[in-house]
Amino acid sequence: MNNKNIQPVKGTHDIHGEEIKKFNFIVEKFYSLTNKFNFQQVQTPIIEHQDLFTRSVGEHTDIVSKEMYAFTDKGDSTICLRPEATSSIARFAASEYLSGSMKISTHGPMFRRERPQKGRYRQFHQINIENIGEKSPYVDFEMIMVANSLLKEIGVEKKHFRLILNSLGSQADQLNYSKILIDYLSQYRSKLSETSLSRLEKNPMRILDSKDEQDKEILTNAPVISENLSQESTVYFNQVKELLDNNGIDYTIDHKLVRGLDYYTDTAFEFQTNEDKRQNAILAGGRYDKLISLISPRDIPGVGWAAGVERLMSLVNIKNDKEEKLKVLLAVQNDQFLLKSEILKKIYNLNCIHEIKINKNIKKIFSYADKNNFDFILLIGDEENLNNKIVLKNLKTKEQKIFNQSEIKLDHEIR
RNA sequence: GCGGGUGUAGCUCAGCUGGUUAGAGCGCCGGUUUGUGGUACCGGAGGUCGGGGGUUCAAGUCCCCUUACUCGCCCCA
Repeated sequence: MNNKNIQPVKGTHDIHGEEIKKFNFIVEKFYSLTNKFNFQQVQTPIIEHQDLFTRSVGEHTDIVSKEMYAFTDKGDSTICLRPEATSSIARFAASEYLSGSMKISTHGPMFRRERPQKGRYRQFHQINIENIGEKSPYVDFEMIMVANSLLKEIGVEKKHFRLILNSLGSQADQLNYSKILIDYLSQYRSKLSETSLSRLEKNPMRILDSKDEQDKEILTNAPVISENLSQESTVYFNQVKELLDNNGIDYTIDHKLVRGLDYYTDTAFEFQTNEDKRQNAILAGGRYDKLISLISPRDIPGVGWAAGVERLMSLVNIKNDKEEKLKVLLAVQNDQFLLKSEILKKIYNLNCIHEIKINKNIKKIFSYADKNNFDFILLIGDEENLNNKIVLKNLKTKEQKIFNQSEIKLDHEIR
């Protein structure tokens, strides 16, 4: 027999105990907040056509080029586990969008085949909101505002995170700026790192994000995107900033903030924690006016963000919430005593947390109840079973009574 | 894809420069207490020391390979 342990798949993990409480806490806060802003919940499938992401996220991005879980279906279609949610929501919106502002909230598991480490998993969970159909500085501001409130709401202190902001400009601006950047960087070809050199052709703006020391040095005098934006994008960005200023949301402008997904235009933002130097991006997003046109015949603007639930969990402390309901343990010394007993129906009808324990050792029963913080024990031991009696003990007051099983009124006695 | 660290009981870990029968705490089972919670004390079960190879009279300990986990790089939430 093969009785070796089967490990969870690399980079995946079971969420349980205190962790699942944190997880649910964050997701519940997320929905209660976004419901207030009239976001409508949508659940999209976990599997999608691979095309969806190559066309939206971009085939040269790491996410698509090396981190996708893709497989061929029994038909001939190439299916993948979604690496992010925005593309799926965009697909949904492309078919369902009517007019005005379509506000969507969602959450669920995402999959990226990366090397796992602290705060980074192959299956991880995101909460997302998207606002599709309306382009306005207010809409961008509102997304950031909700993000900021959520962090506050789940108890992440203001001093533990910061908001980084940038504008990438319109698609035309990005093309224009890329050329300027290529011109500048070309004179340093021999000094650029290998990855930056390959990006020079495919996606020059990503070079701004380089962690290479020499690249960073070269970039200090590089032309800045904010000085190469169209008038329209500049005004737009200024108005987003004005709304943030007037509503007390602090931010830092970082001209080098570029998102790792190709579809972003204009406003880009990222909430970073200073708790953890490594995986410090806890929530990130931006505007994506051309995304829907990449995957459908329609051309609809949008803006959105995603936050990593596991990363938020590491910043959240929840107080040990007191059980509001009473806990009742029905203990029998022999499972045969349950066969004809009326007591099961009565206990199932109680508005209490209840558990049935079968153990011949009375001491064990009480010890178990004590360790697990039960309020009451209902006991049918060998003696009680003989004449259909049942013992009820209040473990807090230590008061103990004996009843006939058929006569005991549980909802009257347990409160 | 590339580096570093770690794999010993169900869990958390000791185990010195190789040297008798591999240890502790927690948990579990039983007893002191015939059916009443905590504490204490006593006893018990439970290990191919991640796997394979090598060096040696002798390997949990040293060397090589492999695998899993973990931390970091890249990248990202």
